[in-house]
Amino acid sequence: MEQPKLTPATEDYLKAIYVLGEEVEPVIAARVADEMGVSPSTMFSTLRRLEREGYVRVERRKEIHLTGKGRKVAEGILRRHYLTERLLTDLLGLDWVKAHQEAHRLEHAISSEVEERLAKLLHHPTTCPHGNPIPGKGFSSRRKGLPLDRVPAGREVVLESITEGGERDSRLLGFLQQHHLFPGVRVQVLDVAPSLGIMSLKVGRDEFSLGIEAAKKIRVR
Amino acid sequence: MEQPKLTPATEDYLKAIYVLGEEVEPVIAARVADEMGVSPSTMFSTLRRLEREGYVRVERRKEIHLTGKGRKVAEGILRRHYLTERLLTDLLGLDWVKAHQEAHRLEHAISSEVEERLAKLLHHPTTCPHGNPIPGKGFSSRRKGLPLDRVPAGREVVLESITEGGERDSRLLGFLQQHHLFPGVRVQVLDVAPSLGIMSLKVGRDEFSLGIEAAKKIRVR
DNA sequence: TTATAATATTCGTATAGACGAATTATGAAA
DNA sequence: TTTCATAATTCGTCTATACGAATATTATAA
Repeated sequence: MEQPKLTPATEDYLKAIYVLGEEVEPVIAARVADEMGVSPSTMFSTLRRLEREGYVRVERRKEIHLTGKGRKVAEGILRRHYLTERLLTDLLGLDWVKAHQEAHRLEHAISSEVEERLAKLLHHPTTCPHGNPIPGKGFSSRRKGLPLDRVPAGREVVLESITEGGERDSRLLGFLQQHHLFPGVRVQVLDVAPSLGIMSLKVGRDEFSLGIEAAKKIRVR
Repeated sequence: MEQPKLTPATEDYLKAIYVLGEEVEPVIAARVADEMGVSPSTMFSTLRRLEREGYVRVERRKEIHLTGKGRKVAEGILRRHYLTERLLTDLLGLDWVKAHQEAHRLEHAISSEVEERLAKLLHHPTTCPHGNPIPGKGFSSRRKGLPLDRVPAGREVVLESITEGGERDSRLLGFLQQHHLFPGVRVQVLDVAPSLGIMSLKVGRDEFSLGIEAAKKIRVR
């Protein structure tokens, strides 16, 4: 029943393809290579392997699509990743940034039994510490909040989540931590200056600027 | 300061050499190969690599010795292994057998920070669920109990630990679990028949036989 | 001491995963 | 349509980790 044995690298590629697919369409090899930080040639041969083993299909125009098998793997890994993050923050007291990094290694070593027990121990959380919904049997609706960069000046919103893409940027994560920009926190958009690529925010009495590009990775309600 | 990056396989070899060294002297390549379940040729090239990278020395008579660097790695892994086992049994409720197997994968993904926080969360345990002392700064005295096979008939003893060698044998672990042979449990040695390679034990009102070879992997007080 | 069993060593091979350099497509803009 | 930037592809190379088969080297026992 179980797949033979997936290597951590393979799992990471599938996860990257999955996550990219949620954010930008279409997913092409060059994008995945950027995400994974590998050379085009590595990407190419890996992609061929993934296709040979039935995890992805490469369609006309080089669009990469996960097969059912591939999607299952990716969702499993993402679920383990998020559950592990919760373990690390809620029980072990790690901060946001480290939780993400550590979870990235641990997620590959967690069996489905441990995954289940972890979910139980943590009272079946529905989101990761960064606010992203944890995939599971309930198959979360995945309706996403509004990207912060689309909020007009003067509006006040509540931070919902940092997208997976944002999670991978530990400098951004560190910055957000510093300014107490956590899920659930109220944020005032003071000013938006697309020409400068910057927007001004206020959290509590802390005012600061954030790049528009970074703001795209933050979802609000 | 940190070693460049050890692969899981490398860590496993060093751990195996360390554990074997605690049990039988001298440690030779063929023993380690058995332990790791690899072919002689694989063992040979791996050993050369470990030597080249300064983790082991191969002395006259082909005896394998860990260097300080190698020992440090091995003890670190063993510590993480045991702490992970405790997490799995105490917090996640896994049984003995599974805890060992799962920990075997997880131990390679745990950073020193998580290791520390784990120890704290678990109230700095001194032994693993199988009774083996957890290596740490306190550098446990490592005075081992008596192997069960050396206990004369008629004596009653208290189970102290299942050695690392025993832990790796999941059939033995399963058998012990079935007969409630856990650390701290009182065991009566009814009979010892070395010629048959068997000894008879009694735990509570449960009487059963155990192979002498298996008994060697159990320590008592 | 010699035969045998256990070990170690060498050699050829394989796969996953990575690189860089060079080349060939291909799609979008001029 | 031609050009140019972006992608994709091929090729040669590398390391870690594995195998098996064959050969050499030791050790141990008769």
